[in-house]
Amino acid sequence: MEQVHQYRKLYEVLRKHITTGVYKEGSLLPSENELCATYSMTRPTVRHALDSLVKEGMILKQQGKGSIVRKAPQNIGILSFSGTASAIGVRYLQTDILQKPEIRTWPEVFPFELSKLERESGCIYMERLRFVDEIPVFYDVNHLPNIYLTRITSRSFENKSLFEILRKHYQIEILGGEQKLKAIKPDEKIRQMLWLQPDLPVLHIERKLTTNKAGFNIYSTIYFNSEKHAIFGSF
Amino acid sequence: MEQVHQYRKLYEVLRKHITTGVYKEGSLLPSENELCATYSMTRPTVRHALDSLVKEGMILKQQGKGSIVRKAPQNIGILSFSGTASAIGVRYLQTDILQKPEIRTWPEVFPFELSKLERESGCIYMERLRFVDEIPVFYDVNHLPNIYLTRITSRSFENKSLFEILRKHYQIEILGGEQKLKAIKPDEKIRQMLWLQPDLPVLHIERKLTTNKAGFNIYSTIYFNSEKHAIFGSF
DNA sequence: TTTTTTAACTTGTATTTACAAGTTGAGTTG
DNA sequence: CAACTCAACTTGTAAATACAAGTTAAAAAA
Repeated sequence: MEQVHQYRKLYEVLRKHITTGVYKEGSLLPSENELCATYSMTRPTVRHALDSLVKEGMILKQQGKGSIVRKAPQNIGILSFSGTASAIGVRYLQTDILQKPEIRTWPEVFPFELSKLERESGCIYMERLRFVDEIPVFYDVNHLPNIYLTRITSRSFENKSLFEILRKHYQIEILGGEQKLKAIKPDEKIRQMLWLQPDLPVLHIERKLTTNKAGFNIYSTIYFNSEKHAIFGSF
Repeated sequence: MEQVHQYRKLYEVLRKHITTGVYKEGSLLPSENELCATYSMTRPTVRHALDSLVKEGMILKQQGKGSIVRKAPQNIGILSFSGTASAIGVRYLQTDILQKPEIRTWPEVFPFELSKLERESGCIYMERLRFVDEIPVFYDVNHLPNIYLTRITSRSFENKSLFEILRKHYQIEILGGEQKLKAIKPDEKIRQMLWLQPDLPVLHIERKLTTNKAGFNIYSTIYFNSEKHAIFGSF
């Protein structure tokens, strides 16, 4: 029995209202007491929900004033895009699936330590190439453990966020994670993939995302062309 | 009057005990109820303190089991505001002050937008070079607004964390921030500074840290030699 | 009119109490 | 002896309440 918690419900509602523009960027959310009254909750519960939004960077809180709606990053609290010239709307972001999700065995050498459950169940592998303004900037290789994800290999991923699909269809939520960043000289394959000039370095990211499903982590290796764009993160 | 909050006190104590090895990595912290009894607090307060430690990645919590002390990340943590020095063993990190704090005017072009107050008060400039295992890894250029910081230009910074000094002497705490990351080819100056082989790229970070003092932000530009180490962040 | 004070908000911290849910190991049962 | 049950832990969620502290704007005073 999956009980839906109250603070979780409020969190979802507010999140949706922020992303759909009911509460506009820069404006104030209803006060905690108002939210209490509206949703019939007590303040600790409301605050718990707001804390989650703060953690994700959806809102900023200021004592004595209120909760300010922030520009919502596409991926919660992780790393989102920002152009050097101007902010990039999600509209200009396009995704190509180079390798549809398929079941494989885990690689021999892997940058993160795997649990027994993960190693035993095998992994789902997929590759994506992402474009900003028709130019490839983002090449990522993803490994997910082959649990919970029934029929994922037959799903269409075109222009859909992986996280969105995991959340909607499998109730998997990203709780947090860790990542290692480096500047490296790309090999020939990466260079061609990202249309890189010779000698241009790339940003290399290895990350592990933990989820609400115990033992289910998402592992990604990312190559990022940082010539015209930068990786942007807020915390 | 600066009141020290209870949850903050417990947080500091536990943090120190973890970093100094009183609680060893992989072991369990005392249970929440034990902490309540030991420090004469109620559970919400204890949980507030533990939440801060979870946020920093110092501990992991598991329902039904307890709070597990996490292994301190091997790599240099910078994405989390817990501090650049705290993540890696402090023993191996050494700091050279290349440019002692001095009062300047703000640069003409600046990667972040400045408030009127910041621009009017001028800035304090300093440069540091940081070593891991006797090898330069980190070159950073810092701009702080010239407010609140009386006599900072005459302070000794050798081997002391900038954040530590700001916290201890000026009651300034880092609340959060944002940063832009790129992989770049270093210029000659940076290359010599970080003992870089020709053609080796560096990680370039521009970041703005916000503090508890309104209108007081810390701006840093960082060049990082990612040949042997990686920037590490957890969230 | 301008300045100051105050009152009415806001979020932040803290206590107390209660029950739900996951984990573990000792004890019971087969 | 092995498998199961259950009690005694643990953390997670939630309520109701109180006061502290920061912000804002209206009211009062100069």
